[in-house]
Order: sequence, then C-alpha cells, then structure tokens
Amino acid sequence: MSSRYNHKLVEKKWQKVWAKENVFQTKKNLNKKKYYVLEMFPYPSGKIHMGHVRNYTLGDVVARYKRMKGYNVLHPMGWDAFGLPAENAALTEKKHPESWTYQNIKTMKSQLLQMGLSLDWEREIATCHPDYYKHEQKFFIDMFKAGLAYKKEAEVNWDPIDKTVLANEQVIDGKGWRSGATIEKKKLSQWFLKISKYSDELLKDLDILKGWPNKVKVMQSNWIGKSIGAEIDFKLSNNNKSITVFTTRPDTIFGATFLALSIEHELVQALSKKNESLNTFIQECKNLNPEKTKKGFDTNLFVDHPFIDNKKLPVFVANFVLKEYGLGAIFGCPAHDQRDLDFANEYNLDVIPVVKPLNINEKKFKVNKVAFTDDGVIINSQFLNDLNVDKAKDKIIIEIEKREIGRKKINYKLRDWGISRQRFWGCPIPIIYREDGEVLAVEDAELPVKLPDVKNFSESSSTLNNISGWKETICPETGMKAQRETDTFDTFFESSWYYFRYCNARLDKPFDPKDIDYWLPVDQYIGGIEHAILHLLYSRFFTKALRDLGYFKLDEPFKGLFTQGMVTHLTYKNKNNEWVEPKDIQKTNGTLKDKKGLLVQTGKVEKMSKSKKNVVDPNDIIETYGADTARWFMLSDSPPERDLQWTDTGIASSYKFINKLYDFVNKLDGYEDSRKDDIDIVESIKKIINQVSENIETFQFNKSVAKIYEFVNILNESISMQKLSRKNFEWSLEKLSIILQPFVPHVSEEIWWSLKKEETLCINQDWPKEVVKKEIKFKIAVQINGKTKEIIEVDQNISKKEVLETIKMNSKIKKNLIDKEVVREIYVEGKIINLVVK
RNA sequence: GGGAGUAUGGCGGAACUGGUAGACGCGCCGGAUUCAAAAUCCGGUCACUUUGGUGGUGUGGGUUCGAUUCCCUCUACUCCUACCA
Repeated sequence: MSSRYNHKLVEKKWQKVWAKENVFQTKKNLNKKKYYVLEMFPYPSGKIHMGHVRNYTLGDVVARYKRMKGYNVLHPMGWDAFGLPAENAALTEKKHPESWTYQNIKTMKSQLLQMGLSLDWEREIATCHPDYYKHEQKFFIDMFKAGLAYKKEAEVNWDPIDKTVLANEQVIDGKGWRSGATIEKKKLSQWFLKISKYSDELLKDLDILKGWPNKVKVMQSNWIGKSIGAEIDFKLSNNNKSITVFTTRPDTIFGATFLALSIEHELVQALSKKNESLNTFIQECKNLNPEKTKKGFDTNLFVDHPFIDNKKLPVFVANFVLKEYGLGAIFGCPAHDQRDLDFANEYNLDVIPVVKPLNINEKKFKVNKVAFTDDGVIINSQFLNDLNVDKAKDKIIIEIEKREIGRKKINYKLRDWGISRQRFWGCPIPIIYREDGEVLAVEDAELPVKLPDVKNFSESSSTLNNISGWKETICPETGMKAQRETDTFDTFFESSWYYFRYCNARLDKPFDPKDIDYWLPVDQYIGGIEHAILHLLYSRFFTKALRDLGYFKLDEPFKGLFTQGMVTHLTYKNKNNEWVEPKDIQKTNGTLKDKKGLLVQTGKVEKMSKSKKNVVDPNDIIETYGADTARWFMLSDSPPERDLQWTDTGIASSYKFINKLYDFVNKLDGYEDSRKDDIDIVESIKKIINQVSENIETFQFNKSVAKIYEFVNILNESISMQKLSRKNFEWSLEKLSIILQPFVPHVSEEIWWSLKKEETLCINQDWPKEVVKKEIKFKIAVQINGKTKEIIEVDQNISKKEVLETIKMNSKIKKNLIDKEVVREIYVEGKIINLVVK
C-alpha cells in the first residue's frame, strides 16, 4: 500500500481531533510548572498576513515544545479590536464599526485555525466587547482617584473643513486625508496618565529583564532619557524676579554669555501681550526649522551672572529652545555647545572657553565654528579651574546649593501619556462633567459606559460628541444635569493589560489575583520590534500602576521577549513605473512580463506591503501547499530575529520536504529487516535529537530545521542501503514524528498515527532526551604551524605521546616534516595536534 | 549629530568557551528515468592550480602555536533617535 500525502484532508483531520479532545484547553494546575507563551495579538484588519504567520508559528513552536517538555502551557489569542480602520471602513460601508470588526475577527479566526496553532480558544477576547473594556474603565477610575490620571491642555490636529479632530496617521503632509485642508493645531483639554511618576522605576527595572533583547532595553532607556544636572536661578537685573534654567553642564557656568527662553515660556507669553514685535517673532518661529536657522529675539532684559560680580547676561527668546524639556529655559555657553555657538555667532555674542583639551595650551585654545564638548580641563572658572568636567560638575552643584541659587536636578525625556482620542471606535472615558463644574468618575454600578448603537455611521458619527443624546446624563448622587466625557481611550490602553485578562477571560472581575500569581509574568512574549517602545513601555507602566493600586504583586509583565524579523519579498515594477504583484508575473525566456504584457524589472527586496504590491497571501499558500509547508518555510533558513525573504522556490522545497517526510511511512511498509549492526546510525540520530532541543531552547529554529534535514538525510541513506534494522527504522520514525511536532504538527500526527494506530496523540508524548554513548574514537586535525594537513582517528584515551608517535608514522605528515625542526607540540584533547616547525 | 547592530560561496545561512571555514537549504552543472517535459532519484558545486598544493570569512594592522571568533583602524550597509541644553 502506497499513499500520497493529502495535506487538505490530513490537516483538517488533526485540527478536528485536537479540538474534540480539548488538547489545548488550559487549566490552572499548581502541581505543574507553568509556562505562559504569548504572541502580540492582532488588529482585526481583514485577513492575516505573512507577518502574522511568522509570529504565530514561532510562538507555536515554543508552546508545543514546552507542552511536550511537561509544562502547563498557557497559549491564548485575542483581538486588539478598537481602532481607526474600523471607522474608515464603516464610513464607506455605512454601517457600525462593530459589525465590520466582528466580521474580520470571524475570518481571521478561521485562518488561524487552519494554521493548526495550539491555542486555547476558550480564552479568546475582543477588546471592543463591553465585558472587556468595562474593566479598563474601572482601572482608569482607580487611577483618576489615585491621581495617576489628570487633565491638561494639549494640541490636536484640527481639520477646519471636516470640522473634526484627526489622528496623526490621518494627516498626510500637513493636510487632512479626506478634505485636503491644511491642518491646524488646536488646544484641547485632554486626559493624561502619569507614567512620568514611574520614570525611574521603568528605567531601573530594565536591569531585571534578562530575557529581553538588549536593543529593546537600550531603546527604552533612551526614550526615558534620564539626565543628571542642575536647576540654576538667574536673577533679573532690574527686579527681584528670576528665571530658572535646567542644565546638564553646570560646570560651564562661567562660560555663560546669554539666556534663551522658548517661545512658550511664561515670561515670554507675558511679555508678548504688550510687545507687538515679539508677537510677530513668535508667529515667525512656527514656520522656521530651527535645525537650519537659529533665530532669536532680544528682550532687552538682563540677568546677573550668579558667580561673576557685575556681569550681566542678555535674555533672548530663541526658536531652538524646547518648551517641553527641562524648564523651557537655558543658559547659553557657546564654547561648549554647538547650538549655542551657532546662535552666538549669529548675534555676535561672546564665546568664552571654560574647558580646554588636555594636550593644548590654554593661550592657544580658541573656539570658532566648532564647540568643544569633550572632557578636558576647566579654565577661566575661578574655583573650578584645573578640575575635569565630572569633578567640576560635582563641585559647582555643591556651591550652587550652598548659595541657594539652584539645586541638583534629575530630568527625564519621558512625557506623560496622553490617552484622549476624539474618535468613536474606542473605549469611552468614564467621566462625567456636572453642571456645577465638578469632574466625577462614573460610579462602579454604572459601568460599563457603552458605545451608542449607530445605525448609519457617517462622518459626523466619528466622535461621540456629535451623537445626539449620548452625552447627556444625570449625576446619580445629586440629580444634577451632567455631560459625559466624549473622548475615548488611545487603543494602547487596551493592549496594556490584555495579557492579564487571558488568565480569567470570562470572569466578572478583570482577573483573579491568585491566577495572576500563578500565570504571570509571561515567560515568552513574541512580536515585532515596532512595539519596542510604546506598547511595551505602556504595559510595563500599567503593571506597576495596577500593582500600586493593589490589584496584585507583580513588577514586570514580560520575563522573556523575542522580537521577530519582517517577512520580505522582491518588488517588481513595469515600464510604466507601476508596482506589479508577484502572482501577475509571467516568465518567458528569462524576461519578465506583467498581465498586460509590459516588461517588468525587479526592484529591491522589501517588507511585504500593499503599497508595493509585494505581498503573498497566506490564504493562497495554505490552500495550495498546506499549513505545515507554510510553517516549515517560516522556520527554515533565516534566524527568527532577522528578516525572512519569501521565495517561490523556498516554499516549493518546503512542500517537497513535507511530502518526503510522509513518504517514510510508505517506505516502512514492506521494508525488509536485514542488518543489525546499526548502532552508529542510531547514535548519530540520538545526537541530532538532542541538538534539535538545544536549538529550540535558544530560539535558533533555523538550526533545528537544519538538524532535522540531517536526520532525514541519514535515515534516507540508511534505509536505501538497508543499513538499518526494521525495529530501528520504526524507532527513528517515532522519534522523528515527535521532534517534528512543534514545527509541522499535522504531518507529525499523521506519521505517529500510521505507526501506532491507536488512540494516542503525538502532541501528548514526552519530548525526548537521548542518552548518547560516549564516542570511542576521536577525529583530530593534524596541523603544522596551525594549518590542517591531515585528519586522523584515534582512541579516546590516547596520550599526547601516543598521538605524536602515530602522526610521525603518517606519510603525509612525514613529507611535511622533511628538513624541518619541530620546536613545539600543542595537543588539545579530541580536537587538534599542532606541530610548530622551523 | 547621538545610539544600536550587521558584513562568511551565485543566494539564505552554519561553525560549541579561539582549534578541520562553508553544516543545512535554495540555485546552478552533469547523469539516470521519460517519446518529451514536469516530478523523482544519483553525483558535483569557494577560487586558483603545474592536481603536489596555494589563497580565502568587508579593509588594513595586532595578540596567539593557531583568529570568522579577541583587540585596534578604516569602509559599506541597516535600524532607532534627534536642537532633550
């Protein structure tokens, strides 16, 4: 009996069996070690793309492997279901964003099911469901009451034609995406979360995250942007008020020759009210790029230098001073800051060097066009002279504090998280504004604040503010009239805590702290590098905030993090400079043409994207070749953290391989038992099995794949030459099906079933750990002056002396030693013997 | 400007703590099978070569008995970030 492998039937069959037996349903089990593996959940945009296929395949390898290693594995899936595309689609289709979203979820779920992922679908969540978002409304209220959520003015993008607020991605080159109108900045009062309160903890705890890529930690650390410096008060010369600046270079205070304020600075705002030319300058600044032109406005005010008697510094308003960082005010020390120097040169301000390079004479040292920003020796600075930069910083800060003209100060770049969005398809912010001006949290019993059911979604429905009747409400306590907050949460809000919800996806509370204790932290989180900062930082913040609100005891949500590479593909363009889809390419006699018969040229290999038309639809691939083939291709060749180039030949060869695997079943049927001395073959297979495990542990799946190829090659060769006993052929095939299980689970089950014909599943087998016999013989390289000349086989316990004797008998070596004197002999057991000759 | 990273055959990539460079896959070449093709199977595939060897891991140097691996120099590319005082 010989049968061809039918992936369509086989894959469906096992998917059904796994589902029927509830294989992947997870229960808390305190007797077992837990393992939580999670891939970043998808936005339900329509259908899955290759990036998803790669992401979920990687996660599935880990999940199945850990399960077979005996862990109690949690591997859930859900939908990041709020977001702008649903609104856009609803506009064109004139229906509620909800129905569009749920339709997509349905489609994408069926695709994920086809991939044969070991997911616990009982825990599936959709963040747009009130049973999900009601809990985050409660979190927000807790944060509000604890002072972690507050309101302040912030700018939004305002489209003056559509009279709506636009998201950043709806603004293209400064114009509204639909109206084409020039977008204005408008100030609105908006909600913020106090992530800045956790700046230091978020920075420090990066050290705990041993399982994170260094790259991501560096990015987060830069984003938090801690810097140590000082605040210094400069007294205005004509009155008793002062201007406070922040600096990280207090050591250069003696080189200060001016002060500069941002246009948003309080003092500037006050001055501008009665100074028309300053006002004009402020308007001009809005159209200036400070990187190209540094512009200033002389206020004619002066401040006293805090350390030099009778020295006065002019105060400027300058376009290059940031309002959000520090205090929006700086002192300029042109000699040691390039920006200050450019500015000083523009306005003929003094340049006084106060740090000189070590090996240059003070008299010869001049700063002209390039500021000196390195470490050196302090000069021209009274009591700081002769110190280096670090020492001078310490000393000047002590002095500043002693004189009470400033203080040591740590500053962060990290800003508070603005969470208000003027959009419909998001979680409503549970706040009411009472007519007497009170801002109140919605009472727990009133939660969730649900989105309205809009029948015909239109432009005007795109904010809750415009939906009649929705915002009017009554304060339950006083009976006074009130209005609901009409903004919704940033969608990062939902993704900041979904990994907790999976512990108890159907509970009426957000989760059971006991289950959080058991399951969290996530042992292995897998996703794209694009979330290195925002999503991961917000999630870390959320964990710490919920901890402080008493929900659980946990400092960090993700113990291990893996960032996968992108899936790329060659791009094609025709003579009209239009992108061409790969499936529309026809190849004749080495030339490429598109459907219209136009000549096509290949371009760069780029990330698959609709705009460049270089996408391959996973649907087509799974239909044609099956899920196992797609999975195998995703895991072959490229290391998971690097980009993976999609090729037709690659997928075809994966397909061949899957069929070849099943062919062993046919070959076993009717295999004649012959040789029995196959111990070497069995040993080498055992070695390979262990190597496959090692490579999975270290996330080097491409190497596991290579080892499996070796396994298959050895097996094929041995059976075609009848070197393997029937018993060991069966043994090999059993082992093969088991180690294939994490990678290509369907064909693995099929082989297993063919061998066993009983009611066991391959996924339920234990992962093998083979005991490999110590080898009796070593192969060692014989080198002369470090160059390998010969490879010899020796007994394991041979001595150096014996090795030397052996190789001196070797004719090849002998020849190389003619007229040479051996001056040194280096022997590394089991590896090399090196003769150093003259 | 600042930060992180990468560089190995025609291509994707292997090479444990310094010890046989190019595993494995793709592609290519040759052969078998076939009326023919596809599929499949077998063999070959770093370069040069006087077939003894010699050279070779982006460049140039260093350490070492020995360097893809460690150190320094330069070059190219990728990613992040950017007037953060």
